[in-house]
Amino acid sequence: MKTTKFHLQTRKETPADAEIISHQLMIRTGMVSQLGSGLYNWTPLGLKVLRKIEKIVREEMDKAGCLEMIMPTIQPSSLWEETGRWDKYGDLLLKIKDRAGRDFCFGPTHEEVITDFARKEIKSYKQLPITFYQVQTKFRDEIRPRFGVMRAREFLMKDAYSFHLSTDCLKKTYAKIHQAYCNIFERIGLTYRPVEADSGEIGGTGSHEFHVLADSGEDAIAYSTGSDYAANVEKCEVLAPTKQRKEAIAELTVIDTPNKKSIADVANFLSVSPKKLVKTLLVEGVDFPVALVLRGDHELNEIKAANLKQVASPFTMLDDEQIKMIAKCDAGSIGVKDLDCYIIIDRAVEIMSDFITGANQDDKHLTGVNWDRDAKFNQVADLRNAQAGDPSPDGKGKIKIARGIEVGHIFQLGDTYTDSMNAVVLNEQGKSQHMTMGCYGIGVSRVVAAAIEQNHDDKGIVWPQQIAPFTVVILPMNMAKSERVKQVANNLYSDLTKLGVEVIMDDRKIRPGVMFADAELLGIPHQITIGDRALDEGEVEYKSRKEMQNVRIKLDEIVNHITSLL
RNA sequence: CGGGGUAUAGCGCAGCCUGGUAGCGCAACUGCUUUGGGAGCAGUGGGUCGGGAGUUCGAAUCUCUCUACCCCGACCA
Repeated sequence: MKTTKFHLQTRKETPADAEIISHQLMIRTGMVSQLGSGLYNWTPLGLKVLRKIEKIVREEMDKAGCLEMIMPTIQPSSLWEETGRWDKYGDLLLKIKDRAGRDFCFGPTHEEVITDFARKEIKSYKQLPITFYQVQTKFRDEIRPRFGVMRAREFLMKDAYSFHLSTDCLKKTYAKIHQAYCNIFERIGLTYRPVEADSGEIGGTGSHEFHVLADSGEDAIAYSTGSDYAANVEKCEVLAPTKQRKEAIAELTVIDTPNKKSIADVANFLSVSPKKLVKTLLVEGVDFPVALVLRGDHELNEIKAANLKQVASPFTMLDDEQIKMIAKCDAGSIGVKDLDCYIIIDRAVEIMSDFITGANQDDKHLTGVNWDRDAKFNQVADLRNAQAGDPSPDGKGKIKIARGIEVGHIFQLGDTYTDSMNAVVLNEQGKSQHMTMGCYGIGVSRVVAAAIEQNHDDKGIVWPQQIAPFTVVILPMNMAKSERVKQVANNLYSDLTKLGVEVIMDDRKIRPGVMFADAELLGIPHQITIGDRALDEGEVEYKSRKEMQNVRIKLDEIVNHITSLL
């Protein structure tokens, strides 16, 4: 491709409403342009990247034995009424009517459609297991679309649905697709983690999210340095400390802490580490308020707390008035001594001794507090978020925390849909049996943004080679004046093109600075500069986008040099 | 949906308070010069100032209203 024949519209300035780097760079390179809230055009440049990801996804899905099909984007309401999701899916569903006034929605996902297809097509256990997939545009009327294509309303998704007779069989396919997903992100060239996820409302036994690691990620991921273990921080169990509680030495003492309410305030005031402090949080319980007790430097995990049977769901903190009734003081001075409610302490708190806590009296704290001697608790539980340095729950290595962007999610659905839609097959005994299902999604358009979040520098995008819009960029210096440069550039262009290398040559009549800037903004992995200066010595210049180091290469070796890098 | 903001040329913005029917930078186009890191000079094109209504002799500017977009929260590939 030559730039003059391509639609290349880069811009120097970043649009004001592009928040995150991937959105900014996608707009500046001209990969996408916005049509409306959460609606984007994919330009020829952007589409090249999207297609490359799709191709890898298709190849790996096919390899895993999945079968591609296309389903309508517009779906009749009747299917959604069968599963109850016409109402339950809520405002995310874009509902529309046809000319006859019949209700439809623009598909946000295709469980209903595929289950309907399966119940009509699959009649015998002999046809199972089977997995269908689609790579299609979906529409979710998100409450707040943002970050460009990262959370768009209309987006490209690969969705796969598997059907089985047994849970064992489902688990096998699930594992196979788990592997396929690893292959996909591996091939795309991203640093990623499969992460244990909450299967939540959809139910079923197993669920993994696939996260691309990037500082701007919206989710915190806890992963082990010593094994493959990874989980959403919210889900990551924190093991009980192996240390024993030390003997109580200090005397219980009441101290004045005027206006010191937060852990940080009190720790500073007393010149001690927050680790010596204990914080007490009062929350609504099922029938009586519950106190949750954590070490000063730890963070409450609301999901873990809400899962405890004494704690009310949804998780709710008591308000100031309620706190006053129970603790007889403001939130800043609650303590465990003589606190009249059910007390659940974190595993880390159990082994603390001589600690500091609120005195249940405004502007006062207690030091030298010890369990049994000074205060009692009812229960020990895992209450806090995992932190870097915690031991991994599987006993191997330590936890590190990274931020991730969720680009894939796989579920063992079970029979939720086949049940409500009555999708049955005859089993080996000739009896009707509901099929069991799995579903497996990848946000293809989101992967593009995630790849940029993970691979950029101050000059622009640094594409992983497998998904770069072009593999090589040729930059002829002053081609309009130098016939020699022009000829060498054109020859190199056609040599590489013949070898199947995707080349873009900047044949615009522009100054070199603009060329370099654009090539770097676009993030083409391999850059070849052709100028009279090097040609005088029979050479051209090569620069890798990642390394940004210029290397002189003999003209007759450049093609081999490039192909050796691919 | 709740809270906050913005809307003026393709992009980024000024003008609005204190009405007199638009301007800057970048981009685009033409010419000359320049030519290894986002060039210089000269010139050109492009806006019913988000829509509608009102006040006024006169509205980008004041008032009302609608719409769109963005940010913060819950949700998700």
